Amino acid sequence: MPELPEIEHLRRSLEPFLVGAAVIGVRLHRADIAHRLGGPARRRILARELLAGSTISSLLRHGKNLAIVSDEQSGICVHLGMSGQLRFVPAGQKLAPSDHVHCVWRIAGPRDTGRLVFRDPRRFGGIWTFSSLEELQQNRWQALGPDAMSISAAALGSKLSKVKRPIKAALLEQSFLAGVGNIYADEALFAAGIHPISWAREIPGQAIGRLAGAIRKVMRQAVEAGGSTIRSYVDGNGQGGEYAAAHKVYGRAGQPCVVCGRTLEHGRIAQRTTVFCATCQRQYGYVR
DNA sequence: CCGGACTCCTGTGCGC
DNA sequence: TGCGCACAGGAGTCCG
Repeated sequence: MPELPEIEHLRRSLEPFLVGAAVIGVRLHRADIAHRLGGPARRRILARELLAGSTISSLLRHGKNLAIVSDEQSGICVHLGMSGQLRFVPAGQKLAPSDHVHCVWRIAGPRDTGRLVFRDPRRFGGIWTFSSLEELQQNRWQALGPDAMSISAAALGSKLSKVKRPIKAALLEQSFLAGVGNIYADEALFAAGIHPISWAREIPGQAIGRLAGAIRKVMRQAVEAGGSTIRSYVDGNGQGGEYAAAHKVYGRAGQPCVVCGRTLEHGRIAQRTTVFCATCQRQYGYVR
C-alpha cells in the first residue's frame, strides 16, 4: 500500500469532489470486503451504512486509514492494503474497464457528479462502517500509535525506550507509530543516519531527535510530491505520485549511496526487504 | 506478554 | 514465447 503520504495525498485529492456531496446510491460487489466496526457482525451491511442517502461532511485520516464521514458523523473507514485504489470518476468519463472493483458509490457533488470507485486486486484492504466517530475511534483508530506526520522527538523517545526490537521493526508497527511502511521506514532511517538493525532502546536521544525530524520531513515531502507510485498507487484522480524518483535507498540495493558512493546493502528485517548504507547509517546497540 | 513467523490474495518480472 | 518461482507498498493471528 500506500503508506501515510499516499493516503494523505489521496484524501486531499478527493476532498473537492466529496465534501458537501450527496451519496445517491452504492453498489457493493463483494460483500466480504465490507465490515462493521460496531453492532452485529453477521448481519448484512446495508446501503445506508455505506453512506447511501447521506451527505459527506469531511474526510479524515489517521496513519494509513481514511475515513469518509457524513453530516451525521457516521461513515466508512477505508484501508487500501497493498493494492487498493479509491478514485473519483466524473459522469460521462468512461472508467477504463477493470476487474477487482468491489464497491461503487454514485455521487452528486459540489463540483461534479460521478462515481467513487474502490478497487483492490489483492484484497488486503477493505471498508469498515461506523455509526459514530466514537465507534471509529474506539474500535479502530485507538489501537494505532500517534500519526507519523506529527510525531515529536519526546513521544518517539519515550515509546522507543521500551522496545526490544530493531528500530526498523518498531517503525513498521502501526500500534507503535501510525502511517510508516516499508518505503518510508527505510527512507527516514537513511535521512537520520541510523542503521535499520539498531536496537531500538539503545538509540541515544540526539539520534532519536534526528529520526523524529526525518520521519516528519520525509512524510511532508512525499505528500507534496503526490506519494510514491511503485506499481499500483494512484490518487483520487487516477494520477500516480512522483516521490519514487526521490527515494535514496528504497529500491536501490546494489546502487551507489547518493551521499558517499558506497554500494547500498540489503537485508531482511521483520520479514521485509531493507536497504541501507553501511557507511552513512550508524548501528547502535547489539543485536543477539 | 512479547516478538517472530505465517497467512491472506493477485500481479509482475525474472531466469531458464 | 511460455512456465514456474520469488517477491511486492500491509497487517491480523497464532505460537513458542
